[in-house]
Amino acid sequence: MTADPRPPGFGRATIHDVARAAGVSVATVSKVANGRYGVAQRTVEHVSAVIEELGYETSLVARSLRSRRTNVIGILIAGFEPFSTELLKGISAAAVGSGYELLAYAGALTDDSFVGWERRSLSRLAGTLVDAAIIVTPSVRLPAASIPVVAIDPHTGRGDIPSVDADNVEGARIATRHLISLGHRRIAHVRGRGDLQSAVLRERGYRESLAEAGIPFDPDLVREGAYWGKPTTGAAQELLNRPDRPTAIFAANDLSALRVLEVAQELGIRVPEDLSIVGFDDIPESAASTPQLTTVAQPLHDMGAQALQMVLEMLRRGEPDQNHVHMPARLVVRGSTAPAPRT
Amino acid sequence: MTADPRPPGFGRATIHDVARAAGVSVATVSKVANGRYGVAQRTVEHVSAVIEELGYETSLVARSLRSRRTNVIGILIAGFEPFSTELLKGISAAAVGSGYELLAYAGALTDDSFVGWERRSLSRLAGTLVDAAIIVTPSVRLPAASIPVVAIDPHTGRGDIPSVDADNVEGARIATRHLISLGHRRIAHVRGRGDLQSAVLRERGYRESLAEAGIPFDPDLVREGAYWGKPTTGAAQELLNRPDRPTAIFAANDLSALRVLEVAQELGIRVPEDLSIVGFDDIPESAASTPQLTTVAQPLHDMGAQALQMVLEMLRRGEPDQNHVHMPARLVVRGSTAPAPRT
DNA sequence: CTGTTAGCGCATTCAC
DNA sequence: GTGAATGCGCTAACAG
Repeated sequence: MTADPRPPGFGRATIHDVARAAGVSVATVSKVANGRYGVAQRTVEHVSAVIEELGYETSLVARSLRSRRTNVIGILIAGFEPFSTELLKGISAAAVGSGYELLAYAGALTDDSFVGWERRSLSRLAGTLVDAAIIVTPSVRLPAASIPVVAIDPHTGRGDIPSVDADNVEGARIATRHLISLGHRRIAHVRGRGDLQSAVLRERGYRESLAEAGIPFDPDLVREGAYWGKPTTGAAQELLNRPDRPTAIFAANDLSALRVLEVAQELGIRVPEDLSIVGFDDIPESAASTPQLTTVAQPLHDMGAQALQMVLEMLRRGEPDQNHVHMPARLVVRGSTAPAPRT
Repeated sequence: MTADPRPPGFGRATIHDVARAAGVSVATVSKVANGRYGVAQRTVEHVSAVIEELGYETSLVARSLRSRRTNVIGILIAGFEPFSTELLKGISAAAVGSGYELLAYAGALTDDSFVGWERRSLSRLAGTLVDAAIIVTPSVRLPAASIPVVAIDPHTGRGDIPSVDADNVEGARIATRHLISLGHRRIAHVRGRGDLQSAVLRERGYRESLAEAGIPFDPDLVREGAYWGKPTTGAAQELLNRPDRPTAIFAANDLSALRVLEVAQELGIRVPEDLSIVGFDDIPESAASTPQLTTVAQPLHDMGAQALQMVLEMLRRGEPDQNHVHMPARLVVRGSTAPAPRT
C-alpha cells in the first residue's frame, strides 16, 4: 500500500479522490455531481456529503474537454482598460440569472502577440472552454467559428459575424456641430488609428459637419492620435504650438481627449476659455477630469448587454434576432467646451 | 476513405487535422507548435505553413490538462463592477510584458451560487487552467491551494494566504475627521455588510474619530447599507427622514454614497449645502456625479499591480516578499462636502 | 530526426 | 444501481 503522493489539504480533490473516499466508482460520483438519474437515494446522500467535505468541484478543464458544454461565455479583449471594462459591466449585469458564467480573457498583453490576438484567443478557447464568445473591438477578420460569436465595435466594419456598435458617424457629427454652434471655426481633429473603421467613420462625421456649416476642411488641422498615448501627445503638441492654433479640438476618443487636456494645461492653455475639447466614448474617467470632459456617449453598458442577449439567442435558436445592432450616440455636455474666444 | 465529418472552415482545427494535412505525426506538430528542438528545419517550415494555413492554435484546455503550465493567471471575482474592474485595470497594466495572460472569471452571477463562489471558482480553475490566482474580496476562508494565490481586500481579514488591502481604519478616520473639521457634529454612518471585515474596520475608524473629537457615539446614526442597492436606499431614507437628520453621512463605499446622494436629491435635500456626503474607494464613477463625490481613495490600480507582483514572485520563488501588503488610503475632497449648515 | 503511446480529469456509453 | 472502458486534444517520454 503506497501512500497518497498528494498531501491532504494540498491540491484539489479530483473525482477519483471523491470516489475512493466514498467507496464508489467515479461514474457514480459524476452522476451525483451532475444530478443525473440512476443512483440510489442513499448513495446520493453519501456521495454528496463526501463531495461537500472534500470541497470537490468539477474541473472546468476536464469537463469541457469531454462534454462540449461549460455554461461559460467568453469575452475576448486585448486588455482591461476603461472601454472594455465598461462593456464588461454591462455584460455582467445582463448575465445575472442567465445561468451562464463569464470568463474574460486578455490575450494581447505581450507586445509581439499584439496583432491577431482575437483570432488566437478565440482558437485557444473556442474549441472547448467556452460555449460562446463576445469579442471586443476585433481588428482582423475572424474565421468562421464553431461557436456563437458576436463582435462589439468591430474595427474592420461589419463582417459576416453578428455585431453591435454605436453610430460613429452621427456621434462625430453632433460633437462637431456642438463646437460649431459655440462659434468655433478652427476645429481640429485628433484622429484614431487610421486602420480602424471607427476612426475613419468619426473623421467622416467631423468632415460632414464642417461641410454642412460651410467651413472649409483644413487637412493641417487633422492629426493621427491612434486613440492613445504617445501619438496623441505628439498630435496635441503640434496642434497647440501652432501660432494659429485651433480654438477647439474633437478627439476620436476620451482617452486621447484627456491626453489633449493634459497637454493643453501643461502649455498654460485654459480649457474651456481658450480651448474647447470634445471626446468620444464617455468612459467614467472622462467625468473625473478638471474640467469634466464634454463627450459623445456610447451606451457602453447597453452595448455589452445587447451583445450578451445576441449570444444567448444564438445559443438557443442558432441565430440572433438581428445580425447587426447599431446603437445611438448622444452628446454629453460638460465643462470642457465653451463659446469660442473672441478674436 | 471516409469523408471528414467536420465541414472545412467550421470548427477549430485540432492537432490531428494539422498532422494529417502536413503528413506528419501529432507529436511533430506539437513540437513545432511549441518550438521544441529535434525537428528538421524543412519539416518545421512545412508544418508551420500548414499551421498558419489552418489557423491552428493549441487549445488552452487540452494543453493545460496535460502540461500543468498555461502562462495564464486567473483573477476570480464575483462580477464585473466598478471596484473589481479598477483592480483589473491595475493588474492588466502590470501584466504587460510579464509573459502571462490574464483570465478573469466571474463565478457568482447566479443568486443561489453566491456564497462560496470564490472556493468554487478556485476549484474549477486551479486544477489546471491557471498557473496562479488573484482573488478579489473573498468572504470565506480559502482552503490551501496547490497554486499561488493572493487575495485582494479579503473580507475575513488576513488569513493564511498572502493579501493586499488598504488601510480601512485610517481611511475611515480621515473621512470622519474631514467632516468634523467642517463643523459637523451629527455625522451618520451607512455601514457595509456586517459580516465583512472591511465594514467592521471602517465603522471602527468612524467611531474612533468621533471619540477623538469628543462627539458621543449615537447608535441610532448608524445603519447597515450592505455596500449596495436596496439596503442602502432604506438606510438613507431612514436617516434622512428623521426630524433631527444628520448634517453629514459617511458611507462605507462609493456605491452606497452615490445611492445616498440620489436619495437626498429625491427628498429635495441639497448636497453639500444641507448635507455632506463622503464615500470610500474612489471608483471613477464617484467623480461623475453632481456634485462630485468627496471620498477616501484606495489605490485600486496599485493594489492590483501589487497583487500581480506578489503572484509573479510566488511563481518564481515560491513565496512573496511580504505576506500582507497594506496600502495607504487618502482623502479626496470634491464637491459633496461643505461646512455644516448653521443651526 | 520522427512516430507511437500513455495518460492528464472527467463524462459517457455499455456491460454487469 | 453500479463499475470498467473509452476518448476529448494535447504533451512528454520512449522507441524506432
